[in-house]
Amino acid sequence: MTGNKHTAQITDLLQTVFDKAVSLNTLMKIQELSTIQSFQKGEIILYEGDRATAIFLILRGIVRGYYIDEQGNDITKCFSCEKEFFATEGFRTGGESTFTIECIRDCVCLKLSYSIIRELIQEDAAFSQQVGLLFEREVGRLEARQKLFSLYDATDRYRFFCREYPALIKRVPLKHIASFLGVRPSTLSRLRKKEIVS
Amino acid sequence: MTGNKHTAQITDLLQTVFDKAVSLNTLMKIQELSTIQSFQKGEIILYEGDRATAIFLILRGIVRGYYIDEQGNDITKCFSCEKEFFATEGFRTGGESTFTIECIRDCVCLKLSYSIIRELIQEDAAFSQQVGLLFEREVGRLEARQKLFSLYDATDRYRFFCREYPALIKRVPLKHIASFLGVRPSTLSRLRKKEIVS
DNA sequence: GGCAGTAATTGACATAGGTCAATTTATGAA
DNA sequence: TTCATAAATTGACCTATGTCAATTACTGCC
Repeated sequence: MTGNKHTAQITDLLQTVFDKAVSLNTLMKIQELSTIQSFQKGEIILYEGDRATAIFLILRGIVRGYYIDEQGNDITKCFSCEKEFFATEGFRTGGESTFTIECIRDCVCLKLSYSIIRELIQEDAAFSQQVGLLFEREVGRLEARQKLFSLYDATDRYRFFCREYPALIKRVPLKHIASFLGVRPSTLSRLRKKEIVS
Repeated sequence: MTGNKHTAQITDLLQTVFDKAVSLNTLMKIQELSTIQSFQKGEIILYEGDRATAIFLILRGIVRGYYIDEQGNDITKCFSCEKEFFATEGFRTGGESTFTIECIRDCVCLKLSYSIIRELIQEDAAFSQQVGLLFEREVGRLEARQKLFSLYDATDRYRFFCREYPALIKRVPLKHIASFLGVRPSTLSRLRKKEIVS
């Protein structure tokens, strides 16, 4: 599945995604050592309980992370789409993933193995800094999400979702958006109707 | 405020708090280079918008992190008590804190400046690993909290709080626990009554 | 193109938790 | 100890969201 015709676009993407401080040499190495992997809609990239060995950069498609709660409900905890990274816990700890990653659309991803990342961290201080920032950003995202749930009702959370993820609204089944927002599908359906009218 | 009589207890505490892989030499350096700082109940350790320069290990007392929402409500976002670290964002980024840290009880803390930590990270790989773990644990805590809000109602969240923070229930004003749990003080008061009866 | 299995919509109803205001209880300074 | 202020409790009422079930609309496969 490793195709060469997209090489130029990938170079562009890497330059967009990483800070300019990261050396061109590092970016080239990433491109050289990473692999392109395609998945079909519905395919599982990583199961809850498995240990991850790589992080992914999405070139095309959408993935979601989800877990099954005590009542057996499927709860979506995150979405990622084009030009975003996705990963699970365990880069440092080596621990098991607490959630499953599934493709909601056909996907093409750049797969960056942990070993390559660890190697590049050693070589390039700016890259190491970037990886640290990815962690800090994750913390920021989680805090923002927490705030959303602490302070706002379902309507506001849905509005936020529409603002934050406009690309997903029409490409993701309603039930996944609902569990992500912490409401029932029926409630989200009603919210949608209200919002469209007003 | 740096007293020597507690030296032995602090050594003990540091050994409890850090993994055994961290060298004794590092622990001694921490003890030597850190300072002990006392705060009175109600004192602010760090204001939202300021840049932190240190992390703290609580020897005695309780602190809370909070921010003011758009409606002017004081929202508690975290508690820390004895033998726990507290810190804000910005160790890597140097960014401003998004919340204020206040003492809810008289506090005695061990203050570890960023510069010392950065130095020790260079010298002791096990210590560096520990700092990475502190970050990962923070992510874990945030995810758990998010789950709590996505899946459980106010009653369950309060039960969880009682299990998770038994030391705080009677030492922290109800209104702070309420905002931490995302409910109104009146609601928490009623929950409490219900729980005591059953 | 029809059929089976999901997903989404909608209605009727129940209820957790919010709002607002009054009252009681704690807390801390003089 | 008293007084002033803030915190907690409680009641009456309201509303957002959940529950459950029926109906309709998609989606993909033969």
